[in-house]
Amino acid sequence: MEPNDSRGQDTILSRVALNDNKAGMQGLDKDKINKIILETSKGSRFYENELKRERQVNQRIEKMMRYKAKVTEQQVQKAQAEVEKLTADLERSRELDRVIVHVDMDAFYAAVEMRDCPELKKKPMAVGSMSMLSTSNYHARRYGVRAAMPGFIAKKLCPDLVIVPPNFDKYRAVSEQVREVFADYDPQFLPMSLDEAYLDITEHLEQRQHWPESMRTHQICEMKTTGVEEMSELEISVGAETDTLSPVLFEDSPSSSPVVSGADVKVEVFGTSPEEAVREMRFRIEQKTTLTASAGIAPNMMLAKVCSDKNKPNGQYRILPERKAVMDFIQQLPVRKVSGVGKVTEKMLAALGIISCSQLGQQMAMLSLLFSETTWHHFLQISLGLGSTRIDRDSERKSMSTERTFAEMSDAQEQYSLCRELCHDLAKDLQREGLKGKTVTLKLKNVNFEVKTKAFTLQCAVCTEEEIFAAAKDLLKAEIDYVSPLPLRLRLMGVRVSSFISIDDKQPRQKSIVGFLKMASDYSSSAQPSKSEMVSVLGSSVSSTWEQYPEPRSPSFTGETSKPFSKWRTESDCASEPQQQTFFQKAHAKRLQKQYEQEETSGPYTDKISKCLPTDSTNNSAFIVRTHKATVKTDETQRCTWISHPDTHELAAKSDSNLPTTNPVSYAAQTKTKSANMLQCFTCPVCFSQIETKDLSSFNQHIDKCLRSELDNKSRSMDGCQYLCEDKNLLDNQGDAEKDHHKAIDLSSVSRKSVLKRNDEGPHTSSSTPLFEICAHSGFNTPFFKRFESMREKGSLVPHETMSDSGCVSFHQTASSVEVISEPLDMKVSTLTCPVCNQAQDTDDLILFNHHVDMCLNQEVLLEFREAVPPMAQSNSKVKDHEQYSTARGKSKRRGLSPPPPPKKAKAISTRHTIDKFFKGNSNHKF
DNA sequence: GGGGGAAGGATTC
DNA sequence: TCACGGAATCCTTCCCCC
Repeated sequence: MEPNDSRGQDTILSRVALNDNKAGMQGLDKDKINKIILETSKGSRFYENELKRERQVNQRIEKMMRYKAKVTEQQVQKAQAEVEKLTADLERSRELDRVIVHVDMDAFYAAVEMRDCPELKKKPMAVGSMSMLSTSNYHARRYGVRAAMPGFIAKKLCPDLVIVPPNFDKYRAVSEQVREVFADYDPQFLPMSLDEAYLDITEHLEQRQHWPESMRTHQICEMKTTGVEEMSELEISVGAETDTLSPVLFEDSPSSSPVVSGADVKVEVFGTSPEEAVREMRFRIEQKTTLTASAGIAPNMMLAKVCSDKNKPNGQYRILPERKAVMDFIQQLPVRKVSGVGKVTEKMLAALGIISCSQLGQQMAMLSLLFSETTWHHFLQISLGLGSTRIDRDSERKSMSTERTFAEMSDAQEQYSLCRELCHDLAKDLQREGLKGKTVTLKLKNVNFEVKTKAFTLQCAVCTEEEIFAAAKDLLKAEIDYVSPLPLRLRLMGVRVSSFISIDDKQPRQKSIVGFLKMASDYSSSAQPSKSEMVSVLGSSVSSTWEQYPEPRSPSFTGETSKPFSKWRTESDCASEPQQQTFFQKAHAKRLQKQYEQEETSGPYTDKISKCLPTDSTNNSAFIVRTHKATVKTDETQRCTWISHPDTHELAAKSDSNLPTTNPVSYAAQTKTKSANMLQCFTCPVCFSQIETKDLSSFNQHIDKCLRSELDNKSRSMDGCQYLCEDKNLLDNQGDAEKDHHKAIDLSSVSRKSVLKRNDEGPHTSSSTPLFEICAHSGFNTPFFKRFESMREKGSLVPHETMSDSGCVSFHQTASSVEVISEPLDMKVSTLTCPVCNQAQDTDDLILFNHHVDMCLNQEVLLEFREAVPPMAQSNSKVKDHEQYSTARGKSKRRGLSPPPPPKKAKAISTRHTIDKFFKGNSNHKF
């Protein structure tokens, strides 16, 4: 259907044309208004998108009509029987004894603004912006200006329109006043927004019957008496009322309270009926705020809501609690008036000849064949005038989100920046409400107004900026990659967190590392803990200094290699197959849990993620050094991690130029403090000799030297850089209780300086401060690690009692209390030997070298994989498990509407080399 | 086949 | 001149997994 033909225009009218389903908008010249709206909108991207959506609705209708044409009489009869049965059931359960009230403030935001700025009262005005109006006063409505209309179109309709920017603080304050009144009638009232609420006044009315008149008498604040004005039918039925104080918000509105004049004071006495109670409530609201409210009184929420609109503004309407009264009211009610029936549903029903609720009831059998069960059940309830008679006050929030609309944004870096900002804002909101959710959803709207949402469910609930951003940025990256090389042209971005965990899940039971390993053992031997158990187990108390974190990668790296331990895949594997969690997934879960615990005891995370430190170009993991601002109570547990090298930011910036990085909070100050010019004793983390110096650079030179030597050794001996390897011999030589500390070491661990600073201040305990934490996914047959082992066995190092929450093992020096000061190594290696192919690489460029290593490993793994898996099985679920990233991005359920997923990346990981395998493989070991 | 995740859409204020 | 929001919920459909 072409947009320019007359039919197309009629069609689009249902979407962009004036919706006069609002108080104060009857009797307008709709044709004229619609002509202006169409002329203003036509040709815009918004309009084009609306056309597209309209076509989709038309297709739905056509499909529905085709189906309807095929429905047989027999089907209808059968459906009719079902409808009648359900109708009888519903009738039996009909409740009429509750008195439900829906109160809605009249043009709330506009009314507040007019109250505070009386000159606006005589002008057409609206609250909002040129982009969007929140509401309008009744003058403006006469021009067709209404809520949810863009300001620029409103200006076309009414050039004199005054647009006032919203002031939500003010509205909240007024709303609070109104709610104080509500509470007197129903302490458990249900606010729906700042300006409306549901109340169940049944109990209030019972009590009210026994109230003396004095309790129902209210003094009238002298404000303005305008005399008797027009009255609605309702008010005539209620009794003569005099507008005594309406701030002339609605000059043609019905009047309100009757006045009983005393000698000096005017008072008003209200009766005991529901109408009187509600009138009193509205009276008190008006007295308190000088704003008017409208109300509906009915036996259920659905009807009360419709009723509150019946005599708007400044009026009320009651449906008596009798079946006949309800059915009489419903019969002529247009379906569109019912909350929940929007323009699409209205149009679909209209196509079936259904405009009123009585028609809805007449065609229920057919509707039951054309719509889903949920939908037609809802229709049936509407047609019977049924609704909820109990106000659900206990419903919990299910999601929290933040989104922003902006001028076109095509630059990826800007988009990542914005994404982080949104995550920051959302994290603050979540933490304010103490919420943590497992599903992160990214919402994008492109410049053509097409909306796309991408969601990912993590195994653990998250609430910090970093955690949310970690997921959101990957979702964003997937979209950017998908449209690449074209830019992703956005006009809106939003981030949502949902699937909140329950209170129970937030309170994990503590378990020791023994428990953890026992569980890992049990786990692998089929006894699966529940999710909450899993979270609990992973919540052991540890000190965290280093954390594995996915490095935001620059585009130049994206296609290089698959990244074996990206958080993305880690989490998705967790989510989909908890029983196959890798060690790192568990460790990550534990980290998140630990974070939460710290927040619980010490307030929110101070968000001091000092830096993502890319260690080298092949390593997909960056290290985040967290500093906790007084998050732990005792000295024993108070630990800080410092970055000792001032160049780390530059390094990070170079490696991570495409993405916004975390603000290096107070980094410089910390560095300076730690670099105080005093003689200190350092332990070389590589050769473990004691170096006494006050010059860190000389110490660093020493470490560099050691590391070069170490790396050279390692490159010859290790069987895979950051890829896992197992050393059964080593394991066999260890005591059972210590085996849990045998983690591998990775290239990144080696390629960093670790400065051990003696802490001579005050007493120390060996268990208080970690000397070293070796990141979990590393090889442990390296000389480097073995030296650790040796030191540990000698008693110089005491393994921390638990596995670190970052998936690291902490070591503590017994001789003195130390702090770990770590940084990535700015290594200068002249010649590097590939640990995979054992070929010397003619380069000292780590990026090139690491790229080569990745390529070698990919080839090896692919080779192994091909050998291990028959060709036909290579596309099975085992493969899919590693493709969560692609899955999340391309797993559109609406294949016809969504683009196909991007090509899947080659993997460079073999499940052979996982710690998880290690645990499983050693499940017979007695830990 | 049911449960649940993902994605899109409808609806409300 | 250009220019159509933000937050939340519920529903439907598709699809995967058990």
